This record gives sequence, C-alpha cells and structure tokens, in this order.
Amino acid sequence: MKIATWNVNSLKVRLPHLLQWLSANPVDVLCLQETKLTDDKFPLAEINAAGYEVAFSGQKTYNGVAILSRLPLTDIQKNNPLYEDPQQRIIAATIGGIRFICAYVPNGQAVGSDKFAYKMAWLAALHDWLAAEMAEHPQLAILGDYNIAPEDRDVHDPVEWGEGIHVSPAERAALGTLTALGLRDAFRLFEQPEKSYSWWDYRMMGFRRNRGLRIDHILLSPVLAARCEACVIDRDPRTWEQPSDHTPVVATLREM
DNA sequence: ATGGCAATAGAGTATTGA
Repeated sequence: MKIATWNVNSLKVRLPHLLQWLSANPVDVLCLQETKLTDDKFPLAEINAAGYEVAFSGQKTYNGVAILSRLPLTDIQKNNPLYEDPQQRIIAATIGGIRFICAYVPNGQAVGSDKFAYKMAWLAALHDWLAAEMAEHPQLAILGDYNIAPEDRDVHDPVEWGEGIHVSPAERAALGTLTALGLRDAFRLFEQPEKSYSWWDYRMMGFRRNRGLRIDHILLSPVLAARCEACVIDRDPRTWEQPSDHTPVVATLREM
C-alpha cells in the first residue's frame, strides 16, 4: 500500500498536476493540503474519474484538506473534536483498517505572534486528540504539512533560519510531543540523501539552489512503522511548469 | 534589514504563505 501527502497550494490551479502525478504514481491514499476551495467548488468528478473516492473539507481562499483513496473511506471526521477551529485544517477517515489523518498545521508567521500562539495551541490540541485516536486505532497514520522542520539537517541553512518560524525550539518540542506518543517520522526510518527537502521558496530561485525545508511529514504509529518499507520525497512535480512550492512525500507499507 | 514569488479577492493593492 502506498500513501502520500502533498500541499498543492490551490487545487484549482494544481488539478492538472494532481491528475498527472496520480497517473504516474497511482498511490492508494493521498492527503492534500491547501486546496483553497469551498466544498461546492471541489473537483469531485475529475478525481472520481481518476479512480479515487475522496473526503474533503474546505473554505474560501485559505486552508482546505482532502483525502483521496482507491478504497472506500469511512468514519470521516472534519477538524479536531477537541479544538474549535473556523479554519479547515484536518480531515480524517478510516481506510482498509487504517486510521488516516490529513493535517495542515498553521504556519505561525513569526515566533511570538498571535498566529504563533494559534499554532502552538492547535498543536497541543492535536496531541491530545492523537493520544485518544491512537488508543482506539493501533494502525494510524498522520500525513500533512506540519510547517515544522524537525532537525537542522532538514533546513538548507540552519544559521540563516536561526530559531525563527518553522525551526524554533518551541515548535520542535511540540512535534516532539507527537513522537513521544510513539509516532515515527517515516522518512527517517530509512537512510536518505543529504539535503532532502519537501518545500522550496518560490523566490530567489529557491528550488534551483535547493534552498528548502523538510516540513511535510508522514508520521506512523508503531504498528504501521513496523510495516513501512520505504519513504521518499518526489521532487519531480516541483520541476513542472507553475508548480506548488511543496512536493509529494510517499511511503510504502508492507501488506499484512 | 528588506524583498524577492505565487495565489486569492477583487479591481489597486492587501493578505497570507514558509
């Protein structure tokens, strides 16, 4: 089973890329972030025609998440039941006995800002909800844009980024509370090339110069981590015309 | 230190992203 996550930065603009990528990479489950579409504008017919069922939760202009699946999705949950949030950043569903959570963690803008406080409160609530979900679902995967680079090796220039947004000790500690639940970063279960990133700034030729961050992650419960046999970042879509600034992360799970 | 690029809303420019 192949599972993946991709922040598409507008599904309206990126639908051709999504369909192109899926035709070459027919993953079983794909979590999308930043669809930026209200539900009435979601391209349901095109995604169904590509062979996928889909659960989605969107809003105008910002945020918006979706889970595409070749198998039926059940027990669909929108947002964290422990956290009242007008922003559509989470959708969850059970697929083939696995609980999937698609998450778009707040950006946070700048350490100490109001948006940063929101990010930290949001992550604390996510932790509490995940603890309950993991107790109920031993097979759990949470995929998405975490807007946190876990370690300095996930940052193109740790000195330049300092202790700013996406790399601050507080954010890394919040991510650490998730791994303390037993969740494993699928990418780091395996040997990986140095300077592997999942996002590059549009500006300053960020991609060409590989000035990136690894902020998109697949976290797996212990049972699923034991089934994981590969995890890769697919840089290819970032080379296409008018790309998202993020690129897909794909994990392979051994069949039971 | 700032802005640089892209998407959106909406009609010139502001906001947000990371």
